[in-house]
Amino acid sequence: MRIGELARLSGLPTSRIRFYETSDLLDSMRQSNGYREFSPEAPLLLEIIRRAQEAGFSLEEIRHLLPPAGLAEWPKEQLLSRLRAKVADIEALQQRLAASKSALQTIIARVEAKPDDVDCAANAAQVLADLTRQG
Amino acid sequence: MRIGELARLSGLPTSRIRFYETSDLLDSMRQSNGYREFSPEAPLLLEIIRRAQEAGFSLEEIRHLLPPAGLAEWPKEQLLSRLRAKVADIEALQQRLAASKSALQTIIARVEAKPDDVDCAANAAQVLADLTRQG
DNA sequence: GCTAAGTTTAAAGTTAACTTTAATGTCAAT
DNA sequence: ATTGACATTAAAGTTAACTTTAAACTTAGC
Repeated sequence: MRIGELARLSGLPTSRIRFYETSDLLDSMRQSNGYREFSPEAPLLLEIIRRAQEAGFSLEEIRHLLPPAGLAEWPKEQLLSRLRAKVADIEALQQRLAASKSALQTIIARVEAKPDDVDCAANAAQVLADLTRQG
Repeated sequence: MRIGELARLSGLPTSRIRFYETSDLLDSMRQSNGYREFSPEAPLLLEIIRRAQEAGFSLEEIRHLLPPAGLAEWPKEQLLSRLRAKVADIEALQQRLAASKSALQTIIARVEAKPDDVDCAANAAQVLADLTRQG
């Protein structure tokens, strides 16, 4: 397929597809007129690049994750261990966020329950400081 | 503490700490000589920033996550609405993290399931079908 | 008093990941 | 044969997130 169709299928601008090609994330053949000819796997490759980016990988990391020879030659175990490490990072942050959220909700309940006195806000500030400290 | 100690504790260069301060991610008092004085909570704040960044969040997004400065001076209703907004921010971040994690797990499952001898195009088509179905 | 380590600022430089611009080439359809 | 959609390239521009540089100030130890 040509670059316009790949752009339509992937939802990416042609400029980005060309940029990815010059960045060695993607390759193409040339038609006799000089137009790029992409393989049917190209949309899949772009999809995987997009998802990996969403998960926090740089293009440099992605390039090393995806060998130019194609899907059959992925360094499977290395790839899996990197992906699992990233999941572990995310899980650690999820735990932190959950703790922060429940502590915040405790603070909110306390502020709501109190009369409109001067010490209220200062007290909340202290609890919030504690929350930050426990992270 | 001064900036050098904070740099040592956090493992970050002083330039980055100053950059974060001018970016309103962090604040400090000034000693009589003009040196910055950071609170004991500063290292934890920097660690939270680092972890959020690792998970793919921009400084702009992180800035809205952090405790507001001068919290104690806010009236009760403003305080409550700011706290609730922060809970909403955290929930948005949780959703985004879950999406990142799920994207990673999709890739992991596909790689794990791939037999070494399966032909490249057929497997690619299967991966694409699964990714597309999931949205 | 001198030196060295630590601090200050403003401003310029860097890298990643793109996008935009400009000038040109291809091709199907009117 | 011209128009318009699509393609090409090199090069310049953009934004985020920093780092580096340069010149000057502070302070502890010899």
